[in-house]
Amino acid sequence: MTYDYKEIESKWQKKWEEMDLYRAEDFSDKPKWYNLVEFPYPSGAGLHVGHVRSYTALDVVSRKLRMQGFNVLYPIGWDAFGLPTENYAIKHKIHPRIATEENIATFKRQLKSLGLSYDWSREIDTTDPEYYKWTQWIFLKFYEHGLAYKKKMPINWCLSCKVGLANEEVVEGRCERCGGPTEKREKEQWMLAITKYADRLISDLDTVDYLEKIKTQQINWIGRSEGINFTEKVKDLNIEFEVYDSIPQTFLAQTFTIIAPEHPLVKKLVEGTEYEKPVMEFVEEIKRKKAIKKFDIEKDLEGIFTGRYVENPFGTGDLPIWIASYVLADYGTGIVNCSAHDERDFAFAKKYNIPLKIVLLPEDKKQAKKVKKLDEFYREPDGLIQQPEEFKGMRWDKSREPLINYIEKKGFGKKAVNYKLRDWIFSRQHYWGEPIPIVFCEKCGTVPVPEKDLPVKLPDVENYEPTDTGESPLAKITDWVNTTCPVCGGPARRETDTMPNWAGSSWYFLRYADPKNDKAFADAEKLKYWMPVNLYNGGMEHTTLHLLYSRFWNKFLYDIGVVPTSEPYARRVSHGMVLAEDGKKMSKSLGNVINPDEVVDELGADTLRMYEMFMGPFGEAIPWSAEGTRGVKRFLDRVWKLRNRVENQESRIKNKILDSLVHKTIKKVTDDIDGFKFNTAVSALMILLNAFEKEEKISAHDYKILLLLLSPLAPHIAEELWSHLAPDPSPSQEKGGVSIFQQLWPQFNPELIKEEKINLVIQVNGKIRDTVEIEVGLVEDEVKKTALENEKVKKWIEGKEIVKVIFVKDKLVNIVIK
RNA sequence: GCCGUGGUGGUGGAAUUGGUAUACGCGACGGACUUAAAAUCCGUUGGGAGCAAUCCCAUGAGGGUUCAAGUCCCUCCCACGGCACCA
Repeated sequence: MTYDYKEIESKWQKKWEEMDLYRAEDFSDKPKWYNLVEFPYPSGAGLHVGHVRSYTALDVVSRKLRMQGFNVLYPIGWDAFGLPTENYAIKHKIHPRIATEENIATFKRQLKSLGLSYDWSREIDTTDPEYYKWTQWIFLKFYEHGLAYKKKMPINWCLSCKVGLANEEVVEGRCERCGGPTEKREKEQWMLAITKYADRLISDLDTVDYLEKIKTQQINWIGRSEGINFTEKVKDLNIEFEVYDSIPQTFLAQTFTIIAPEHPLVKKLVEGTEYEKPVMEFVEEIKRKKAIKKFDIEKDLEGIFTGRYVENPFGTGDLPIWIASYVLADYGTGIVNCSAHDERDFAFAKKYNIPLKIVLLPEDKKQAKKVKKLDEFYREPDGLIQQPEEFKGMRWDKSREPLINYIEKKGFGKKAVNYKLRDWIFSRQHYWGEPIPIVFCEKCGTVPVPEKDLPVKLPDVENYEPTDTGESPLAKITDWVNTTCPVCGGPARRETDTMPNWAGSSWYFLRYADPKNDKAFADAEKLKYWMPVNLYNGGMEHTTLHLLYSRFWNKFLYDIGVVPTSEPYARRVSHGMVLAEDGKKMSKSLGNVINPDEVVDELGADTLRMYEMFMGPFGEAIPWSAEGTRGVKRFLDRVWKLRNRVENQESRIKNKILDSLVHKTIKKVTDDIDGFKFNTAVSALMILLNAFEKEEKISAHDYKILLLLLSPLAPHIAEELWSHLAPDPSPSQEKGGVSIFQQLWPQFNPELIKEEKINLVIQVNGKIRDTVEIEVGLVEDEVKKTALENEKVKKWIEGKEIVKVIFVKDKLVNIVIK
C-alpha cells in the first residue's frame, strides 16, 4: 500500500503558493533569520541531485525556524551569466538570453516540484539589466575609489579557439573546452585590487563562524608572509630593484640573484651585450615550455647567466644575476636572492657551479663536519647560525625576529609583507557577461559611464563567436562601440570586455534584501534589518573564489558606507557531493547521472528530500543509492498507514515509556537540525515510528508530534496528514492557521526525558560482566554494594584482590582486581 | 611536497566527545499472506568456540597513556579534497 504522493504534492504546492506561506516580511516584529544557499547556474543539464541536497537542508532549517517563530528569509535566484551558455548559444545559433530563459524555466519547475519554501517574490537573475545595472554601479564605485584599474597582463590564450580564457578555464595548461594548448598573451585588463583587503580578509575570519577547513583554506590561499625587501643596485648600470625574502635569517649565505624569465627588467640587463641573444632565446624557450605544461622542479631546473652583478649588497661581494625557470615573475618583486640554505637554490647552484656559502650548521660537531665534507643541503630548525658574528650560535628557528631587526638596522633592507593572492583579473573577452561601464575618449581618456546612464545594456549581436584578435565579440558591434564621451560629448569608444561570471554573485545576497529597488542596489534600512546572512551553505570549491570575492565586495561596500556589516556571512557550512552509485562523480559521459525529475516521478519529492537528508553526514561526499531511497519511501508509507490507528486524545492510555520517547525525539530532532545532523534526525523519527507501530492505538497528540517533526523534511505528506486531523488543537497550542507550517514547533518536557531507571554496567578489569537495572541517582556506596554482590561478578572476583573500584554515577562500576 | 578531512559489519552510516561499539536504513537469509510473483508483515543477521549458560576476538596497521580508547598521544599505511616552483 502506498500513498498518492503525486496528487498530494502538487495539491499542496499549489495551496502553499496561494497562501503565500513563505514570504519574508521586511521589518517584522519577529526575530529575523536569513538562510542562504549559493544560487545555481542554470545550465542546460537541469537540476542535479546535489542541488537538491543542499537546498533541502536549508529548507529544513528554514521551515523549522519559521515554526519556532522566526521571520525567515530563504531566497533563490539565478547566476546566469557565463561561458557554458555562450558556447551553447554559438553552437545552436540561439541568443544566450533565450537559452538562459529556457534553462531558468526548467530549473524553476524542478525546484518547485521539490516543495522548497523559497520566497519566490524575491527571485533575482544576474543577467537582468535591472540587476546588472547595480553590478555595474558597484564597479564604478571600485573605479571611483581607485580599486579598479587597467593593467597590461598576460592572459591565457587558446590557440585553436582563438579566445582568451580565465585562469579557471585552463586545466593543466590546456583549454578546458577543446583540450588544445594555451599560451600567455599580453593584454590590457581591468583589475580589482583585492590584495588591498588581504589582511582584513584574514583577520576578520576571527569574527565569523566558518568551518575550520574553510578558514584555513582561505588563509592559505591569501598566503600572507612577512619578510624583508632588500634594495639592490645593478653594477655598471643605473638600475635599482627590490628583492623580497620571507626567510632572511641566512641572508649572509646569499651568493647569487635570480630574476624571473618573464621579468621586464631582463631585457634591460642584457641589452647590447654579448649575453643578449642567448638570454633572450632562453627566455622565449622557457615561456614556451611553461605554456605547454606545468614545470617540474625536480627535472626542469634551467637557467642562464645574464653577465650582470648585484653590487656588493652586504659588504661581502657582488652577486651574479642569473635567470632561472623556477622563479616566478608575479610573486614578490620577481627577483630573488639565493643561498645554500634553500633547497632549490642549492640544487640550481650545484647544476651551474655557482659558489655557495654556508652560514648554518648542525650543533653536533660531527654532523657539522659531515655536512661540510659531503656538501649537503642543510636547513634544520635546530641548526646554529654562524654569521653574522653577533648571532653566532643562535638557533635558526629563534633567530628570525632578531635578524630581521638587525637587517633593518644595518640598512640592508626593510620589513615587508607579501601575499600569494594576486589582484583579480576582472576582464573577459566574452559576450555573455556584464559590460564594463567605461568609455574611452580621445580627449578625456578613460571615462566612467555616469550613474544615470546605467545600465549599459548588452547589445544584440548576430553571432557570439570570438574575434581573431582576441577582442570581445562586442568589439564588432560598431553601433554600440562608437558612442559619445559623457564629459566632452566628443567621439568615444566603449569598453568591449565584460565582467567575469563571479561579478554578479559577489553581491547577490544584498539584493535579496530588496530585489525590486530601482533607486539603489538595496534600501539601507532593509539591509540593516536582514544582514548579515545568518547561515550560508555552499560548496568547498567556492572557498577561494566566490566566497573570498564576495567577502571582498561586501567589505568594500561597507567601507564606503552602503552596507551595514563588514562581514556578509555569520556562519558558513559546506555540503558534500552526491556521487553516482559507482562512487564516481556524476557525469554525462559516464552515463551515471541521477535526474531528480525521475526520482520525484517514481517516488515523490518527500522521499527524495528525506533520502538525501538521510544518506549520510551533510558535509561528506556520499554515493547515491537507489536501494536507499526505497527505505525512506517505506518509512513514509508506514507513516501514512499509521493514520488508521490514531485515536482521540481522551481515550489515550498513559504510556510513560512512549511519552519519554516522544519527548526525547523532539529534543533529538530539534538539536540535530540545528547541528546539520539531518541523517540522525531522520533516524530518530524512524525509531519513534517503530515504537508507535508496536502499539495497538496511538493518540492524535503523539501522531501530531510525529507529523510536526517530520514536516520540515517531508512537507507534503506531513501537511496532508495534518489536514486529516484538523481541527483539533495542535499539541503546541497554536491557534494560528490551518497549515502545519503555521503551527508552533513542539517543545520537549525535560521532566519526561529524565530517566528513572538506567542500565548500570558492571565491569571487571574493564570488561563488561553484567548490566543491571537500577534507579537513577543512587549513591556510590549503594551501587558498589550492588555490583560486588552481583552473582556474575562474584565468579570473576572470587579469590582475587580488589585493587580499587571505579564508580561513574548512573553509568558504570569497574572493579579492578589483581 | 604542503595543508585539510577521513578509514567502524556484505553495504550507507550511528556512538551524548574517554564509560554497554555496530543505533537507523539497505541488502541477505528464514517465515506469514498469495495459485504465483511483487508489495506488505514477523523473525534472524560482526567473526569465532560451545547443546547451553557463557566465553574469546574485532573500529586501517603497530606502539603508548588510562580502571576504561572508535574517541587522547606517537609512528606508519591507504583514500578523498585543496594548494602546489610563493624564495
